[in-house]
This record gives sequence, C-alpha cells and structure tokens, in this order.
Amino acid sequence: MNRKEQILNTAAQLFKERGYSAVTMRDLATAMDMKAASLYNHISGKQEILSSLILKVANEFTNGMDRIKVNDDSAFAKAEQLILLHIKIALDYTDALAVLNTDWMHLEGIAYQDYMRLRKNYELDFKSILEVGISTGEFKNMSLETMLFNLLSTLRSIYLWIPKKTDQEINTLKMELPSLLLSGIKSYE
Amino acid sequence: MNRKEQILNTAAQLFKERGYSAVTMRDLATAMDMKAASLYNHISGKQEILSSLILKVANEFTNGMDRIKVNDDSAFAKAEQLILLHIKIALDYTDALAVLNTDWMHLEGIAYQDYMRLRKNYELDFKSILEVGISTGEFKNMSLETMLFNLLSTLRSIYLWIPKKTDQEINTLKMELPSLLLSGIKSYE
DNA sequence: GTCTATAGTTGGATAGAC
DNA sequence: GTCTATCCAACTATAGAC
Repeated sequence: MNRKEQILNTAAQLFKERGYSAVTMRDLATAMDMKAASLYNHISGKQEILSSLILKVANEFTNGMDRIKVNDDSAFAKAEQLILLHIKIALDYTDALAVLNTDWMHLEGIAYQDYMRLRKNYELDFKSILEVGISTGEFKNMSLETMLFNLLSTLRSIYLWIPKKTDQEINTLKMELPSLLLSGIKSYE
Repeated sequence: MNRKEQILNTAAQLFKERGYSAVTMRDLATAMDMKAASLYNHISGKQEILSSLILKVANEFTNGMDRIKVNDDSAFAKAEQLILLHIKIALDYTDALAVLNTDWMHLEGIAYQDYMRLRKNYELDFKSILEVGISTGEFKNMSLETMLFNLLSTLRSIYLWIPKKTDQEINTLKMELPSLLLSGIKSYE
C-alpha cells in the first residue's frame, strides 16, 4: 500500500467517525503521523480525497449491477445476487461506503455530477429487476416503491452493522438476509 | 411559533441538507433573514441548537416505547405499533429526525451522554419485544440480531423517503410496511 | 431584539528550506 | 517527501450602540 492509499484509508476512517466537514487536514495529518503540509505532496486537496473514496465505491456498485442485470437468472435470483453484492462491498469497503452514504452531498463539481448519475442509474436498474419480478409473478403485486424502499434501506445500512460483528455473525447475516428480505416480497407459491 | 422555535426549525432544515458541521451560524442567520450575532439573543450557541433538536426527537421515541412496552398486546401487535410510531415521528419531525440520525456524534458533554442512554434503552426495549415474540412462537426462530438489524435499518431510513412522497404514497407505506416488515419474521401459521 | 464591529481561533492551502 | 512558517479566509461568539 503506497502513501496515497494509506492517506485515503485513514481519511475514510476519520470521515466515517466524524463526517467530512468535521475532519480537518490537520486531524488527518496527525493520524498519519505527519504534518498537514506534507499531505499535499500526495493529494491535491480535501475534495480529491472525498471524491476518490466515494467514486471508487460507486463504481463497484455499478460494475456489480452491470454483471447481474444482463445474466439469464430469474428476477428472484438477481435480487439475491444484489443483496450479496451489497454485503460484499460493505465488507470490502466498510469505511469508504460509510463516507458514500453520509457525505455524498459534500462532493463538488464534476465528481458530484458523476456520483449522482451512477446512483440514479443504479436505482433505475434495481427497480427494473423488481418490476420484472412482479410481472413474472415471482414477487407479490404490491407497491414497487415500498418494495424498493425496504430493500434499499436495509442494504444501505449494512455498513453500520458490519464493524461491530464477529465473522460468525456475518456468516449468519449472509445466510439469513437474502431470504428474510425476499420472503416479504415473494409471492406465495 | 416564537423566534426560538423558528430558529430551531430553520436549523433542522439546514443541518438535514448539509450536516451540522457544514452549516455556519452565518448560514443560519441568512436563512432567517437576520445577522449571526442576533441569533445569540435566542440561543446560547450552536451546540444548544443541536442538542435541542436531537433530544426532543429521542424523547418522542422513548415516550412511545414506554407506552407500547407495558400494554397487554402480543409481541406481534407491539412490533406493529413500533413501526407506526417510527412512521409518525418521521412525519411529525422529519428534519429533526434526520439530524438525530446523521449528527448525533457531534453532541457534546451531558447532551451526548443523555442521547446515548436514551438510544441504548430504546434498542434494549425493542430487542426484548422481539425476544418475547420468538419465545411465544409468534416470530420465526431466527437470529435475533438479523431480525433487529433489518427492522431498525428500514425504520431508521423512513425519514429519507418521506419528503419525496405524496400523501397517497405515504398512506400506502403505512398500510404495507408493517406487514412487509413483519411477514419476514412471522412464523408460518 | 437587531445591528456593526471585532476579538480570538481555526480552517485549507502554499512557499521554500532541507 | 517532509518540514517550518505563514497567508488569508471563515469560523463561533462577544461587546456595546441603537
């Protein structure tokens, strides 16, 4: 891990705990055991740190969705894969995912626009999969909005739960969450 | 609504949009159409605004829980009542609830301790109700942690969904959310 | 109750020595 | 690549006139 990656990882931890606006470049430097001025040899500024962290994770979601949406599985199987994608990203990028969830509104300029585009497309793709599931009868014929809200709410919160848990509990989550989330929307067979 | 309440409501809106740390007393004053110095005739400082907003909502949750936990209904009925309590608070205190969810870590001193105590007790009470439901056979015998995580994740996110929706969609949510959330944990009859 | 003026501190970022 | 020193803008909050 090079110096820039160390800075990004440390920043992700601090941003997760206190939020982007409450963390100063001096805080970050102290946590890195260096002086604030030295940070600027590796990154152009505070904004670059934020956009690097958020866009990295947003692209992971987009890439995962792109793989899942075009495969030949049923809507139900795709929904299961999406739940596992969220768990995997929450495990691989816990801190950066927290930053995405809480500090995306502090992105500026092009980075803000890029993030909003990725997020909008992701949600549209997610919705499409649910719509297919309703039309094929795999899912209940309930409000698409309520269904999407419930799924995304839980999936967006996984990062809050992960850091406090043992490997055993995370395995329990991987096993139980897909069926728990999908049993509510599955049509009775 | 007196001047202090106006300030608190305006602050809640701004904190919700940008977060406590990113909103300045000048921003708040501008939104109130006054000068920053004048705010201090009504409130003692920025921290007082934050703690007022968060503790007001936290007490609403605690009061609701205190009423529900001692009544004679089944665990299933209590869980339904808790879901409706969250929807009601999200409707009545949308902005302040957003502040509670995103900026509680910026509370200082006694206010921080008070909030943490209320929150911990609320979660313990919630967990107790689920435990009773499992032991009476009303709920599936699955991981209590997963069950609690899924319920609280969705309930904590309601405030994000409410402002974008019509009254009609909110009524749909009130009708569908309890059964959607509880169908996943209900034991098969 | 609101204002102007300002104190005192802290923020992001740069210059230039080593 | 890291440091010291520093710029300058912005922050919370106070003093005191009206």
